[in-house]
Amino acid sequence: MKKILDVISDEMKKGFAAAGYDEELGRVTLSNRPDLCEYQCNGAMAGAKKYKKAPLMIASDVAEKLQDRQVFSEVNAVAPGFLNLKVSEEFLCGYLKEMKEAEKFGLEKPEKVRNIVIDYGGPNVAKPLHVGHLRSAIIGESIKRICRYAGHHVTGDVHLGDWGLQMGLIITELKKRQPHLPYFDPDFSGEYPEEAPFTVSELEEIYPTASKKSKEDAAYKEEALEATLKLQSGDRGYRALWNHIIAVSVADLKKNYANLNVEFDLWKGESDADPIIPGMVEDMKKGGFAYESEGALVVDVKEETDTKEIPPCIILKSDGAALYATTDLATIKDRVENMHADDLIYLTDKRQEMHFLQVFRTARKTGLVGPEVTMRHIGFGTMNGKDGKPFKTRDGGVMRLEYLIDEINQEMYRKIVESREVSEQEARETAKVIGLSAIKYGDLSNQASKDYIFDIDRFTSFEGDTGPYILYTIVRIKSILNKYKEQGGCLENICLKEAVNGSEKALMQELAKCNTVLANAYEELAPHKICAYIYDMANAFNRFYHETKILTEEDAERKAGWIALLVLTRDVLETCIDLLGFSAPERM
RNA sequence: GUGUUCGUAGCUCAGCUGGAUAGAGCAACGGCCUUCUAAGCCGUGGGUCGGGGGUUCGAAUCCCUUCGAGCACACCA
Repeated sequence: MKKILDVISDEMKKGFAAAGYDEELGRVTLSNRPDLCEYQCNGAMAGAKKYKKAPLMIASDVAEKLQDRQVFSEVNAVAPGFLNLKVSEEFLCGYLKEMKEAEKFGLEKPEKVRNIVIDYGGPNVAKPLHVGHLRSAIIGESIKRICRYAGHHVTGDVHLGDWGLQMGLIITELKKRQPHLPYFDPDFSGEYPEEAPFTVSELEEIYPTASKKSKEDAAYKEEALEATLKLQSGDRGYRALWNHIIAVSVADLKKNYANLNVEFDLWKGESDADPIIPGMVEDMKKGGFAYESEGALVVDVKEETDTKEIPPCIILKSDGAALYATTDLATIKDRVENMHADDLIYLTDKRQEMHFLQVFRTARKTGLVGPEVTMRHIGFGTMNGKDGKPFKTRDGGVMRLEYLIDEINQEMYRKIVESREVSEQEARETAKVIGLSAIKYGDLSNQASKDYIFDIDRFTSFEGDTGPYILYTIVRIKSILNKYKEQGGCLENICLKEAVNGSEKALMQELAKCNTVLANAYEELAPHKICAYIYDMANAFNRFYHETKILTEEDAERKAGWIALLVLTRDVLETCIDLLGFSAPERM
């Protein structure tokens, strides 16, 4: 289904053509002066030079040709040459009816379905999630949903950090603590126990301890490096132990991500790329791309047009070990060859921009990916505290995600019981739902690439441009619809009617933007555009709500028309928040 | 040093493929609940869009320059 601006532009173009001007001048945009008109066209001013004619005269010519068009209720040519437009209620209502019937509110299917792999989350095994993991999860999840809604085939991969020195450290520390375990007995040939010899909480304590020791004690570090090597070269006992670490950790991670309503399709990790590395490196050497420089194996990635020095991409360290870029490249190879991905999207902190620039260029240069494959890195900004510095706990430590969520939920709970009479259980559940909207909307409503200030007080506020405000609006609508049903009304087979007042028309115009906004959010991978849209929509609805008494309306058809409008508003809002990764309660 | 991102109301942010009087929210002040959830709605005040130059009929938006801040710059991830 065409976007409403395109439909209107087409009419305008006909006007330009009929008046003898280039129809390309007829592009219509939303008005930036809502007090004067709903839409505007600035083409007359752009065409003034070409036709050597005063813009106002061109605009007048066009306006004259458009007087009897059914789409417009008003076409005015005003100085210095704007064409001010209002659409007819009939046209708007017709457009919405079509949208209501259409799939996905008229969002067009893609010409070609892309196979998209989104790499987000990126937690490390055996380390608890902290606030630094929040943005990747929230933004990645939303982008995944937006791409999927746009009609593409999308796979979300958590891409665990499960392979480096950290694993060696944990194993070393475990060996110190429980040397008798069969995993450390080279002569052991039986079945290893099914139960892991540690719990998540122990695991979470072991890593920082080991990390600290390795920094202070060179021998300890040496041991950890050896353990890493032993693990990576496939030692049976170490592998078995490593599997326990992964299993225990992943179970915990899944629980935590589930609390955030974040769901991954794949739980692959850096270790999965490991077997691919030797062959890939060999190919790069054979292809003449990789060469030795200062002891390391590198691939040059600088290009003529670079405005700065781009260092070569290091494939193997001088000691022969693989590193971050190597793993990522091998993963790309896997995704392209085995998953047939044609669009790779990465969500990490924007400080990794250089890394991805190098990796992407290397992947292209070495032929790992063909020209038809796109690779995008979405680098997001830092989540800062109120002081503008990276978010920390009160005592300066890293805030665990669980604690942050708890804090928000408690604050929400407090506010709910303060202003509403609800059962303890309902309050707790509602607090979780609203709390999640507060965190996610607070994050997503900012442009991803910018740093933002995480202000608990502001995000949990129920006022203004917040998640809770959006939810409140949806709940209001649901409440009216429920009452309508209690009165014996039916939500099916009711027909939208032409707007009878300004706030109703304004709401309809917001709704009509839906497919435009969703298409745009996909093209730009920009969840914040959806946030801005639903905020406008919520405002438009609340204005309409205050002006219109729906349930007491005597004209049954009129009333049904409004109910149909509410159903559509609710559906659009709920679809949008689902794309952002949260949901609305029934009551709040 | 080089590159890069950013600088918009007291605070937090939109707007940036050039268009009319630069928008929201918070905070401040003033109205609106016997009526569908007042977690709402309506209104008032608040700005040299960091500074300077340029392109243009027209600049927060494009170009140059300058000041200020963040970030990145080969064997960490």
